[in-house]
Amino acid sequence: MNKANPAPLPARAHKSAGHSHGLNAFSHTLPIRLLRARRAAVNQFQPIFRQYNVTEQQWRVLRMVTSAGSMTAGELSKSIFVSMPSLSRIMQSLENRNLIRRRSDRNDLRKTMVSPTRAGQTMVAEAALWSDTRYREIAEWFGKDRLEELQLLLDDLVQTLDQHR
Amino acid sequence: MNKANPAPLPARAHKSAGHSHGLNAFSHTLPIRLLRARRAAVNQFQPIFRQYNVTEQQWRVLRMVTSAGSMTAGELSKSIFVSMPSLSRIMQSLENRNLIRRRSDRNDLRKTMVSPTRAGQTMVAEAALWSDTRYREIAEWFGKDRLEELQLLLDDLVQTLDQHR
DNA sequence: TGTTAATATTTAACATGTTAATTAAGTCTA
DNA sequence: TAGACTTAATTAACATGTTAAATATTAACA
Repeated sequence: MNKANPAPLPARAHKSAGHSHGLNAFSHTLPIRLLRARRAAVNQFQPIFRQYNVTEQQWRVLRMVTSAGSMTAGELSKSIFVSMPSLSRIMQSLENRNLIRRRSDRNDLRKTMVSPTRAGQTMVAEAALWSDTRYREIAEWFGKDRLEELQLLLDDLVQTLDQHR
Repeated sequence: MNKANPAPLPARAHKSAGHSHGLNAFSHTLPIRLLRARRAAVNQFQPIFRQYNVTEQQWRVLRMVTSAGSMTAGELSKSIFVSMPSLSRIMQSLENRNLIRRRSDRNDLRKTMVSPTRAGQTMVAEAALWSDTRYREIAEWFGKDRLEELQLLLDDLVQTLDQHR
């Protein structure tokens, strides 16, 4: 219910706003396509997540922390693209399940060092086999070349959009 | 804490699971790339959402409903890829803000017909101008051809992954 | 026709995304 | 060195994603 700055409208865009592209055009915008693609991709890994009783985000945390050995929460957040508030909650739950450990950095008490427990390492080592296999299957199905091109385009898109604010 | 079906592990995948692709490899998996790209794309429209005080999902609902004139909640859910539970909540909030209207289908009382109010139509008509403009800008920045190819690849990926369960 | 199965929507419970506020600790400088 | 920034992490409040359960209505059918 704000409305601080109504700002002028753009000169004009289409003849009749609201259905400029046909009736079902909005199922096919870029954000929705990216959403669908992401869901489809993540779904491929759901059996693994279910089996180990973790969410996709928890898995990202566990895998990165295990890969790095030990890192600050901030570094972790940036590396896996999970916001700090979300990460805080995820770390709590993983700590409760004894999959990671947190302690504060001796040189800078503001920082929290995160590391996997033995149990966490074991879990990741096991699940990563499944995950890697699945990933190679996707590459085969879709074609390694096309997959690489897709990833290139995605990275370029991010870069382009970030450049324009 | 489930673990119903531990199932055998795949033959083997990489030499040392957990850091098979170098230290920061997990920032570059397909799901994360898709996530980043989607966020970047949606961010381009955030100023519009903020100005009209709607979330991206609320905007999708409003725009689709306005475009269609009137449709059932189920159709709406499928067309904009928002789950029914989420849609229920979103519709409540939009109804409270007098942007949409709900009434039950006379021929099938299980179904809910959703339609925009006058206020909703006005809002969408105005905001859609901005949204369409932004979308064309993105196409210019990134290149119309590349954008089309990206969308093609995304759709193909969805299709491929859906085929394999 | 009465019982059962299927369909459409909502609700509940929990995890996450987002923005803003809070807390704690470090840094900088007059 | 006190006071004012800055940084790191957490907490709060709210919206959404997800799964499962609950409700209501319709369809199927013996």
